[in-house]
Amino acid sequence: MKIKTALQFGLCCIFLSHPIKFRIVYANNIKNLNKKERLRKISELCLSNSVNLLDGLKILQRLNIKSFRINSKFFPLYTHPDFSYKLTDLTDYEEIIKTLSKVKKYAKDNQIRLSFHPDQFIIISSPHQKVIENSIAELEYHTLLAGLVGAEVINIHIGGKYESKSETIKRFSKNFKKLSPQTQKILTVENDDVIYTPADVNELSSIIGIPFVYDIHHHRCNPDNLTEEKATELCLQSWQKFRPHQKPYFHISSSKNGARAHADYINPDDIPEFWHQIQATVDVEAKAKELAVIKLMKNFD
DNA sequence: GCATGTCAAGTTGTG
DNA sequence: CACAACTTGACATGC
Repeated sequence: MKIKTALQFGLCCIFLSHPIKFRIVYANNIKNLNKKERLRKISELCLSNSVNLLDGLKILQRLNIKSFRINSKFFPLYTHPDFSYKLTDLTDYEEIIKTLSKVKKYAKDNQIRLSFHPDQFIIISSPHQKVIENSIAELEYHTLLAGLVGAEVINIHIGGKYESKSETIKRFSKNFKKLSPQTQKILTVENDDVIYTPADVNELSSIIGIPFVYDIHHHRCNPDNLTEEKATELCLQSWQKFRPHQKPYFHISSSKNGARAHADYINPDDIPEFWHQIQATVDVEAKAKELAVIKLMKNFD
């Protein structure tokens, strides 16, 4: 007996059983190359990643997986302090742009949503100036890439606790204003598994006017006085208020041995029943990647 | 082929 | 104090 669902499910970052690979390079491995060789190497990787993204979307379309989270290292070392570059520096610049415009068109035509979830180093609420600067640069890089592929969302966490949650939320709000208007328009914020609960994130979300992405596994690790129904409702309201033209995002994962770590697959019982009437995208965070999404979707119509 | 060490970056909790 | 965890291990090297 299959449950009828309005949800759509998404894959995060990588494929496990299909020949789609996103490649990276380390600073150490290009530091002995001259500038021209270095840019050729990086260009090759950026083009390879672009082609793989396009091919990956075609596989997702076949599998009826309607959302994909793009790896933050898509343009490797783009904001590295020693080896940063501009896209126009790259040997294959035109081919990269052309391929990414195909990605954008393919995703739009087939209604596949694209998003980002920048690395743990991206913390605009940090008390350290350098961390804030790096984070802003990294977010602006994501915004550039988001524009090229037509991604809808760049989703981050609030940050560490530092002196107090309320001081950190204030600093986040202050530094948010330093982001470009384009970045402000695409940024979302998610509850985490150790510090900031849905109630905290909803507070920040209301202050600065960006949507709240609800991760129900994090809520279970790091509960507050909100029920899952109430947290869901606040998430939906935030999207309705601040991005009414977009569907909300949820995250799902199942815990491994009852711990914080992610399991290979999703236990379908971890998806609350009341989610199934909601038009939203659920990004699946599971080690078995697209196999986990496929298996999960078999439970639903 | 396989085992191993390393990778730009922050912050927290656990053992 | 070292290490794992976080949206994702990937890569080069040495045998």
